[in-house]
Amino acid sequence: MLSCKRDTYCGLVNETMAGKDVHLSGWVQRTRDLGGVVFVWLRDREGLVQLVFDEAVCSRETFELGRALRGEYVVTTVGEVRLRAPEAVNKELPTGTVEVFVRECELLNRSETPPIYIDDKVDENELVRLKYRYLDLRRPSMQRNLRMRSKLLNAVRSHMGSQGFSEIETPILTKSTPEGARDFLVPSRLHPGTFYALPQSPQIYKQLLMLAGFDRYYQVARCFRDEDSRADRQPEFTQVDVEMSFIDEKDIQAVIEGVFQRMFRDVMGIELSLPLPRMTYQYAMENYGSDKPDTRYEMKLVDVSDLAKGSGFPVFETAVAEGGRVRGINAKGAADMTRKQIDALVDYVKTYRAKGLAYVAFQEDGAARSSFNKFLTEEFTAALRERMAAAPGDILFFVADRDAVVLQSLGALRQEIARRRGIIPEGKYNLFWVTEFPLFEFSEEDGRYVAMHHPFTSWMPEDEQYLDTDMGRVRARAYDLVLNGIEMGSGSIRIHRSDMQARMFKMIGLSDEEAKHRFGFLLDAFKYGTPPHGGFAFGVDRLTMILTGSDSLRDVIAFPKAQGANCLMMDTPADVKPDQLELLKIKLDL
RNA sequence: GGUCCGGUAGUUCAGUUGGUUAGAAUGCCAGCCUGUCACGCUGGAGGUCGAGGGUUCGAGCCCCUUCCGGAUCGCCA
Repeated sequence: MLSCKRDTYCGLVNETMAGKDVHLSGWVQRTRDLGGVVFVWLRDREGLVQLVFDEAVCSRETFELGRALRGEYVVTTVGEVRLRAPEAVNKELPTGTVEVFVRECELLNRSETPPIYIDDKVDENELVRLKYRYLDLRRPSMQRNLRMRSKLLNAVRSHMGSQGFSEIETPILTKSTPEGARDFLVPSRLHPGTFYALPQSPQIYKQLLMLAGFDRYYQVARCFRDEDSRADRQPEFTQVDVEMSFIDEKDIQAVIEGVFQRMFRDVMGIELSLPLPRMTYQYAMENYGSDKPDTRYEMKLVDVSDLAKGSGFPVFETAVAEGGRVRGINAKGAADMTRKQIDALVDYVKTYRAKGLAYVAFQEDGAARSSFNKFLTEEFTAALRERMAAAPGDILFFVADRDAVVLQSLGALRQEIARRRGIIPEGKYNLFWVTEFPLFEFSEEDGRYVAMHHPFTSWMPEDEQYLDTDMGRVRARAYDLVLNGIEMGSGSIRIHRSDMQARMFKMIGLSDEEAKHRFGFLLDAFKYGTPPHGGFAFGVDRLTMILTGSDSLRDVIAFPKAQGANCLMMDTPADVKPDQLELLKIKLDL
């Protein structure tokens, strides 16, 4: 009887062990039974190694066991490491220069034929992968992703600790807040009819910790938002949440830059040069049509409203006359697009509420092909060509509309074209700050201004004059960190005076009564000597997603939710027993 | 709430204009094979074509409803 211990991992067996015995334990990946000799790939978290069952080395019983092994059987084995003959080396396998001649082997457990094959090469259906998540997690890429995630968190904790930050946990059972995302609610048994909410972020708690004098706080915090999922949005996610007192933007940004430098160094072996670049929100929007631009390629937006004005092209002229804008992008060398491909892009911008997409393609011979040929005078063509630095072989796309629509649709189109044409460089990490966000944004749905970031964000002192006259013009002391076109996190210098906070609540239409009901404790707290403070939070899942090159958060979260916020493995959410509801005094009305 | 893509063997997929008993690969089972490495060879089993309804002489295919997965717009302070 063998113990099930081991003295090395399968994936770590190497030439230096030749002639020595190793004790391995793991899962059977694949067997090749040649009759007189049986080859078995054994897998553990470090990788694969080839076992050899040969009656010249092991007993008949052990040999027969080798023949009987099947995929995902669990075995422990002792054998001698031998170098392979040069012609027998498997170059595809990291352990391909050696193999283990089994002397003893014990079957620890059988497995039914698994519904998915444990290999990165096969691309199984997401449904099957999520249902059998525990098997999916055995795949090398999932093992690698989750271990990289762990390394990232190690880097965070070690760095933040060295910088004098305390990790402090805050409640998961907390209070529902108006504004922002929908809360997940938890009914109270002891106080029927009332509810806890799961935190969307530890925002208020961390501000109270500043008030309490902790000065430098951080937390690896689980956050919850009851909103629809996306590839980069899960209902439950993890943030590294940071807050500091007696600081300004530069201080908190320096700390965050330090953590990112440390993470990139420890995990990727990449040295970030600091300080990180900065661009204003306005610059990002006007040049990239996004507040989280992907700067790994150019194709910037260009404003041609002034040229459009006297162009004679009614679509352009009307848009400008109605206070809108005409902007364009130059897809370099893409004039070879087919009509069908262009039509697909037209449909694409329409999902962003653009009414249409105009284009001018410059052929190699210099001739222009356009969706508005009729209005394309020589003069207009020349003006566009010059403004947009168009060369033969380029195609220009234009959207004319309300500026918000123009920016959003062209920003999205820019990304889509880059993806389709494959011009986004691999292995490049563009990390930078976007600053000077607006304090408010107009909500069409509510017909009023709402806080763009959150209502605890302070405004830039020089813009205070516009608070009562031009809310849209007020800039916040808020900043986002962007990596390769994805928002990594955001932060701000907070409001720390109760009069300012009360004013803020009023500005976003929160009545005194409501403000008192929801945030009375905060307004009270602010009366007792709150230090100036600010902070930041960044998403661990998204960062891991980018650094592992994954397309979805599901690939970097051990047990993620499906698009419907459900878990296919456990089948959650699920109903509960009637007496549980009774205890909570909850009656269902379905 | 909307739009789009998908659901056929354990798995990944094909399935023509609606026409006989729904195929392939892989996996699985059995046998043979002493250097394979996605081993090979021979044979075999395996299907509620997501579900329900409709049209039709006849539906995997057409229509309606619905469920499930994914992408996305809205939404996401």
